[in-house]
Amino acid sequence: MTDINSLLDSAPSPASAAVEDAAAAVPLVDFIELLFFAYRDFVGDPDQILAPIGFGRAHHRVVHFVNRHPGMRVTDLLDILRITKQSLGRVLRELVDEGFVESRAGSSDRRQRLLFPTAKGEALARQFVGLQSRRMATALEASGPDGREAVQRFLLAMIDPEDRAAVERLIERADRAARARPA
Amino acid sequence: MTDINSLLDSAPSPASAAVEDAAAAVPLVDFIELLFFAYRDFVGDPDQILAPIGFGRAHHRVVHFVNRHPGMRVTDLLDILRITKQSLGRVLRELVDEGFVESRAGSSDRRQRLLFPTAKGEALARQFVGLQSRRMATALEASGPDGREAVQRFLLAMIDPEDRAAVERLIERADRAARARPA
DNA sequence: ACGAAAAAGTCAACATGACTGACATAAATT
DNA sequence: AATTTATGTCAGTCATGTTGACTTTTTCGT
Repeated sequence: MTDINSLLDSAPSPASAAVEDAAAAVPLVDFIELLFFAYRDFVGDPDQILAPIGFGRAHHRVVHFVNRHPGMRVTDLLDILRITKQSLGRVLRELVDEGFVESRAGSSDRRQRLLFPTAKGEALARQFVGLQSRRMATALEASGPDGREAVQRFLLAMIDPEDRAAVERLIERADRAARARPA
Repeated sequence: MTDINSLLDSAPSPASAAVEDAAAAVPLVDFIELLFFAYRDFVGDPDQILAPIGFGRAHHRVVHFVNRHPGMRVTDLLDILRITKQSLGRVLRELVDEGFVESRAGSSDRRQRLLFPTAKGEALARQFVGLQSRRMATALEASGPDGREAVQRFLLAMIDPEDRAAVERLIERADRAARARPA
């Protein structure tokens, strides 16, 4: 699978003070680059699905979060995606026009437009999650026995401290709602 | 109001979502979203540095990889970034014009333009790596005792299998060259 | 009841970073 | 000598983001 070994074949031993620890820790910059490449392939998954239907990654994000939080407000979506409403507006209009997302006025507050996935939207979201889950499941297995927990702590700690709690709440709420909603 | 009873039975959905592990405490979709939020903040770091000097994220990527692989060819950079030469061309020209990157003709093959960071470019790259390393170091600590190894295996396994070896080679080569090149 | 504020939508202009296609030049390879 | 490779460039387009200004509808506070 990996072939660091073949690299060492042609590797002249680091000459001078190739210094201190030959069993050196993996430099942080390696992790930076691994994350770069990992994320590139991770977000590349949905492209295969998106291209044929003329959508882009912005559509993916919207469909995903609307599906995860049925009935969410436009403002909530803006907070999650951190884009302007003008940017969101375009993408959302296309998704509504093509029948992937539905927007209904809120019952308690009628200024609100609550966003719901249609059956078509749900199916699309399932495709996205299916693809990315496959990759994620494989990678978590590869991470080792306690890898799941370690990776979870890692990812959470990569998030800005001031946003961490909000993200945890968001995810927890979506999971709880999904469990309460029979498939 | 919440239905506590349904909390434990995570009903395995129909055959399509077979990827999900019903016994897992944390659904895979949670990891998908954690990675989304983690990466968003991770790439947000360089923005603070980039905005004042009128550069974007494309400049960040180019400066980073040219700094990591001094003397790399334009083609190598295109392979890493997976963009077209027209896209790269604009960004590279700006970086050369403003003195962050230097391009010299190859000595053995004079068609090649080998890319080197200038002192200015090195300094900028160090800023990027510094910021992102800080976040990464904190997150790796938070991942636990054996977290580093687990995260490394995880990130590598997230990369498309057919690219994994190439990425490992790339990173290993950069590290080796850096060790042989004392600051 | 009235005015401020909030939620959403829209128009217009613009920036960034990607893309395709066509073409040019120099140098290496066959 | 012909072809291929490495690079660069012109021209046009697309996707996705941005600011700023303004409107409509509805709720909320005084």
